[in-house]
Amino acid sequence: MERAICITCTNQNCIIKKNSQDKDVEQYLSKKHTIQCKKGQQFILEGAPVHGLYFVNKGKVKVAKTGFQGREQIVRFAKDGEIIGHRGFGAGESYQINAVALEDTVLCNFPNELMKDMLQHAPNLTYDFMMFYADELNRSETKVKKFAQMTVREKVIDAILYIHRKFGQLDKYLNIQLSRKEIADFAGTTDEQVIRVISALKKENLLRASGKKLGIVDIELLQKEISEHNFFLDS
Amino acid sequence: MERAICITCTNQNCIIKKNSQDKDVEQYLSKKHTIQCKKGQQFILEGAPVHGLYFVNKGKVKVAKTGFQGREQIVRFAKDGEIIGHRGFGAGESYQINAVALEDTVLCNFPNELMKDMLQHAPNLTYDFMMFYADELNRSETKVKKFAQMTVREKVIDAILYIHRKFGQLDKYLNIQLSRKEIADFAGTTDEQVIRVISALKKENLLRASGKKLGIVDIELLQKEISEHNFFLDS
DNA sequence: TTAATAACCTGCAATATCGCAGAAATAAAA
DNA sequence: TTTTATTTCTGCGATATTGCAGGTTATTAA
Repeated sequence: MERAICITCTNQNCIIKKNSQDKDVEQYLSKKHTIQCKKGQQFILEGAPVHGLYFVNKGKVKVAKTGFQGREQIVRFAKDGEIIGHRGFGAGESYQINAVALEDTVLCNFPNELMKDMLQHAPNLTYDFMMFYADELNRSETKVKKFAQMTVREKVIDAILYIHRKFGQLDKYLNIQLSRKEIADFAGTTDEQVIRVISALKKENLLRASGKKLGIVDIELLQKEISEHNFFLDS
Repeated sequence: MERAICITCTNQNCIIKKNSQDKDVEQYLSKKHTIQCKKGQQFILEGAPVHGLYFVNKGKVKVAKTGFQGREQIVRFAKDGEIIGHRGFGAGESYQINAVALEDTVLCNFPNELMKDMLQHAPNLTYDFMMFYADELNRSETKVKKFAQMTVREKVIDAILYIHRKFGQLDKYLNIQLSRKEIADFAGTTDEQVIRVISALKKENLLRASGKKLGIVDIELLQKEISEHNFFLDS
């Protein structure tokens, strides 16, 4: 089992990596844990006591909240360099989210106490975290607005565009395989509705689909359709 | 026009007040501005360049995002001691929210540069801000889930319970006057729907209403009705 | 390759939500 | 107090969304 090392890591968007030259941060980096995660494995349980913050070293993850009657709301997806586990520090709290690997994934885990020590001694790191949370808050509040005001079709288009921005396209198809159910859990509707919208978009030549694979054909037209909801920010 | 002074301020929940003994913070406090705001006045314009962070010294405020066809999504309400203006620092950004005083309100404004200076020199303050944003993010993500999964009736009840938690009740009525439209803009539905739900709740003896005034009669029953959606956190 | 499983698709009926329009009640202004 | 304006309320039809059920296709395991 290989260890992920921050100094040689290539995730330039990672907050830890960005601060890894900082002497106040450097000394702690050897104390983090590396975790290998198989596809489908849940590594954060909702309601369990926090055991720190996770970073995706390599892989893809969905972060969700479980609602009424087991219904899932996917809150975000995460890829290389991104943070998972809001409030994964501080004292005596429990996770408000669950997290599942969407493919074989390598995680960096910074336990509670380690996070606390780092944040106390590295103000620049704390500042970066603060900015990260402020940004995410902005996105989340925009998403609240979208959920209140968008139609199902618009929400599905918005979700697909988000997935495209996050994971990109490889060989004409989105660089991640999600079920219609997962898209529905992210878009805030049902799998049947997602299926209907995707079918329609295929007929309109805006999407292509072959089995589970999904690709965007005409991104401008898709963007245009939801542009009224999207003045400044994506979520 | 009176100036609000942090040292003598009684808002114990205010992040600035909490850190006002800190020598790294103290020196900056005299540089903040005090702003008087009439009821109904909009003091943050969506899309305008940021001119810092606001704190409610005394009063009540609604924070919203404007969506498609001018439809409003109220994101939060704020009272004495609370922060308004996410990302009201950093460089070259614009506000993603608008803010309106719900009654005559006194605001403390910490301009951009002042915020930047304070945060750079007071790590404890930055830490408190980080925690605030992390908490708010949690709340906002819970709200996304609720919007995706709750019925209109549940969303209205949830909104009224939030308003009750935030502003309390005075003499059997909520200590704030909101129109049905404003409740709708917060709950994520229309004013007609809010009116219908409130009418029903009156008949069921869960609420009382006299004109615009609204009061909770049976909080336990209301809480029970949405309890499945509310495992750990309010939003 | 074949069998078994899971995911996807579609029609349809039930339900929920919305928005108009007009009446009633309340609040604000003269 | 009277008038005016705003807000609240209600019925109703239009529309959007949902969830079931049954069939099809694709993926996975044997």
